[in-house]
Amino acid sequence: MKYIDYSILQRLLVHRGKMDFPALVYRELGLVYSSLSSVEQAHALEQIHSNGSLLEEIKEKEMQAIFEIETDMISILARMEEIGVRVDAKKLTSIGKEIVQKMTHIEAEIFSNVGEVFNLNSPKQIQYILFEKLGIKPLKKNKTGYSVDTEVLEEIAKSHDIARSILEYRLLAKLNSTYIIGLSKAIQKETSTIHTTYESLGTSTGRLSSNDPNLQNIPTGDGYAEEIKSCFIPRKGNILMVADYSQIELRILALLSQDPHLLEAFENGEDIHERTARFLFPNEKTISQDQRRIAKMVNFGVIYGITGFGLAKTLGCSPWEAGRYVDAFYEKYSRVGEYYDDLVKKGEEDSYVSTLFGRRRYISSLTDANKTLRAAARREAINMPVQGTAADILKFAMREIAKEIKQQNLKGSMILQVHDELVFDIPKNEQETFQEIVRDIMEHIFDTVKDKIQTQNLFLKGEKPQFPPILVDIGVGENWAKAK
DNA sequence: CGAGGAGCGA
DNA sequence: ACGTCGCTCCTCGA
Repeated sequence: MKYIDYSILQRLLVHRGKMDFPALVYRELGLVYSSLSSVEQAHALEQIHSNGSLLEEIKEKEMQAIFEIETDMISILARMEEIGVRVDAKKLTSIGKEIVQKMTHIEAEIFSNVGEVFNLNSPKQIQYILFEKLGIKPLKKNKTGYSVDTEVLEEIAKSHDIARSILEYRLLAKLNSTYIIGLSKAIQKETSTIHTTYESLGTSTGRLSSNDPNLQNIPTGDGYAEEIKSCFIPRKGNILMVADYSQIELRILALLSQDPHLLEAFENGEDIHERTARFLFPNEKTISQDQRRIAKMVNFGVIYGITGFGLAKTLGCSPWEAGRYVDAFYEKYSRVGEYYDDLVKKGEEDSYVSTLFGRRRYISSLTDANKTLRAAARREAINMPVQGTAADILKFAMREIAKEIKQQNLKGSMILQVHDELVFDIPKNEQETFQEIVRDIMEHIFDTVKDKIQTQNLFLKGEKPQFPPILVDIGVGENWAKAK
């Protein structure tokens, strides 16, 4: 079993990004953290916890709720890591064999067409083949030369079959190296389980991260991706249950901005992308699939502080057209734009932005003289409260769920977290119980943590905040693919 | 061993 | 200049 090092307060929230836990130990206790034994490290941790000036600082910054949830996450995540997830190693291997076979085939085909053997994993060699040997026109540059990324190859594929073949090879190579080989190496032989490591304070927004191996980027979708996901299985006699928040970030944007149209759409249980599509295409009687697709991209893009240019790239339309969509969005959901302006203005004054529960991200470049840096800082500022509040509530929900599992002495376990999704490995006879508990806690989490909400981060203009309904989709199955 | 390119997820 | 947050794989050159 892997050692679980939650030297937790590894990075104390108060200074995250600027000071890590070892540095904090040094500052507060004058000790070099890494030179301490694990017992001594734990002791140092206790001292930090009982350190008056630190607690004072947390209180002054109104970060008690964040401090408490982060403290509670330590044991919750440690438990999830320790339990791990069961994986069908044989199936993974057999999928791998299929993939390798296909790769070999594509590889041979490419080499024979080009009349040369080269390394398909080397962007530099692909550059040579495409742009020098075959004389294809390069489309995009990067630091070291001409780009051969997916976007470029997709364009070239319209006229040259080799680009399509390279894309196919790349896809398979990624799946094989990262997921077949990578995950196989991580399987504990005795138990057929994989034990990731979570970092609770490893991101600038408050999200978790997962590493060694990363179980937060397992492929989704059809084909081999689905095959790979189906290798994640429950323990004997159990089933997997997946609970994921539906459009959580857009709902949080509705809450933070208090935009009446967003709130109303969610309140009425409308299809939010369709609603946006009606705003973007006011003259259309009915909304086509493509129009809905565009609206969906716009909705997500707004959360990231998108520009017309950026949207044009992902949409594959002209910047002018994309700009019109962005403008139309802010025209209709006008409180979103006002909220962003309020947020950034306060961010400029404070040099940080906050989630609804007081988690902070320090951003200094909001007032930088460099326009590009300033724009980047603005996007970070805009995204953080949305992404961070979503992270906060899932952490709160995890705490409530862990508490309930313990109280009811349930045999099932929470085993994975993927930003808006929780995965459980549970006995079949606990299925109903888990479904009820998890849905109830996740959907009503704002009620549960009401007293921790900092309404000043809503920039309310007099009125009381309206909370959008929060919905959770729950699925159950004999593997991760089927439970989704 | 680290930088750069590329690609997987929310 | 060009949409946020992550992690891992590979190549290539120090």
